[in-house]
Amino acid sequence: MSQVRTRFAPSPTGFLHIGGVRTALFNWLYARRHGGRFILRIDDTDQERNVMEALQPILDGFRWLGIEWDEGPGADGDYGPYYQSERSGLYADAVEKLLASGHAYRDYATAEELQTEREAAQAEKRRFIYSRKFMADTDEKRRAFEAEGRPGVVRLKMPREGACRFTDSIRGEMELEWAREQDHVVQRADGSCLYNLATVVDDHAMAISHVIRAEEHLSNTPRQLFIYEALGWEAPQFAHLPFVAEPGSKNKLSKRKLDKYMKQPDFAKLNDHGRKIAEAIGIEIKPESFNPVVVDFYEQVGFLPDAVVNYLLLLGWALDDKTEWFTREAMIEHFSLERVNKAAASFDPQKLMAFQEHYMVELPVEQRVAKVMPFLEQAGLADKAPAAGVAAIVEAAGDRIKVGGDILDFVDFFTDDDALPYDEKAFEKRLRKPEDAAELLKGFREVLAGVEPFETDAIEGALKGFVEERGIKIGQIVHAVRVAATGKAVGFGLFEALWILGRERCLKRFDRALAQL
RNA sequence: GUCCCCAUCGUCUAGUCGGCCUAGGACACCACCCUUUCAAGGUGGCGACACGGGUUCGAAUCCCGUUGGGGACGCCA
Repeated sequence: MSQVRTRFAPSPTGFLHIGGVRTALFNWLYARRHGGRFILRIDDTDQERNVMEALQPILDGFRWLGIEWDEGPGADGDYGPYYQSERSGLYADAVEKLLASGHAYRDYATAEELQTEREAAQAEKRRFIYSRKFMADTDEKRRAFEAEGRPGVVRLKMPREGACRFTDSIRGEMELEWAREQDHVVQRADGSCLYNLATVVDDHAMAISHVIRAEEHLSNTPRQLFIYEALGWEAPQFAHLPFVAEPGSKNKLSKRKLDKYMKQPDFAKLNDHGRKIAEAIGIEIKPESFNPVVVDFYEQVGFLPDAVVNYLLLLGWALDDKTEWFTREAMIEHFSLERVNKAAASFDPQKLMAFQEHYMVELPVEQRVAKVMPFLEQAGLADKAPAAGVAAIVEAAGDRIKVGGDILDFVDFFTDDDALPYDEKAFEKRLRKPEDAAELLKGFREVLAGVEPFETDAIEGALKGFVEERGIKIGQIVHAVRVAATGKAVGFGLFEALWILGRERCLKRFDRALAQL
């Protein structure tokens, strides 16, 4: 077989859907696996206004994920242009050929007439197949219809008996009856062409060898195969991927059903996690473009592309019974269409987060710091890091920082000592309520003032000594100290926290808390 | 409604031509341990072959049916 060429053909809608990414990923992987090329073609036949504006987020999404295209926008190849809006001449030529060979005909039925037929079919409970009543198969008829001022479209003259057979790489042998096929319109009265014609023309012209696409296109295949044959072209190998389903259900995942997903606990949790981060750094939150169905969401809150891609790879595909961590190289080496599952797989936000956590924890500190810095910058805190540095915080926080934006859970280390906000409940419970809290905190303040060196171990030793000397339990002081130092009831290791803040700032914060008791 | 597709734990899946499956792994969940909080970690646990018929010495695996779920039925892509 000649070179493998796969493609993904998004229409410029303004955002990249998580299910679309998976389809693109599988196409990309298949091309890479077989030393072929991956093409990005823009399906903008539907006269859009701001194509570039609506396309940018999609291109950015792919770039972020590292799914690079060999030909397409910004990557010229021998098969351009890669925008369908610039290829209309090709479609018109194909229509002429179809007409000339009798595989298509001009039709002059109006929308109302079609509707009447459709309703009649429905009333008789039979499948609606156009009667070809306004088919102009001779020049006379054509002139007559046009004299009436009817608009003319071009329809495919589909076979009405027999079956269309083809082999699907995922589903095996397929056999669909021609009789259920409509005489699909391929060209509108204004000369513009429709999807089914355009894809076939482009896939052929771009020498696409494997069409790997979502299951919803399965029913488009016969009509496309008809066009290939009519034009005397060799058809590509087809592979229909099951779609990605909603969390906890088998319905197709759709960006239009966000309201419903928000009621799904796992989805809502991920969404809230992202929203919290977005609010903290002032990203504009538009639910339709900032939510877990849209890839941009993951980039915005600081996910790792490798984690997202690895998760998506396993959504409908598996190598064996245990391998789950794949480097790009490993996925390219092992990917195969044969191992794609036939049933729809539902999107699981919790598992995606588990993958993210794994990848994040594996990263060396410097890289985690790099991942976190943009968020500190956007929050205006980058230059307010304590002396110990951001790396110390990142290290101490460990797996509490799951996505880049989680650094914002630790802003207390960046805020001015006299502006530290207190968690009211914690302040009440740990400092105001216990009778001895103030006295103990005062006592420990003095101990802390003299700790040498001011490091984690020494601080721990000092506190343990203090506890022993006073004959109290460690729990009686630790919480008060934490709230006084960080304003919060929870956080990472207390001794690390004190060390990171440094002696001066700890004392200042203690004094401020004491003053408010 | 018509046509098509699909069917293993809550979820993602392994189960390649039927025996090694009293069905394996991961996520989630539960319990205990660890522990200055929250996480993490450790140990253990819960948990599935949709159902009914065949075929066979033997079926999660093959065949038929039922049920359930989903998709497509556009002058959208």
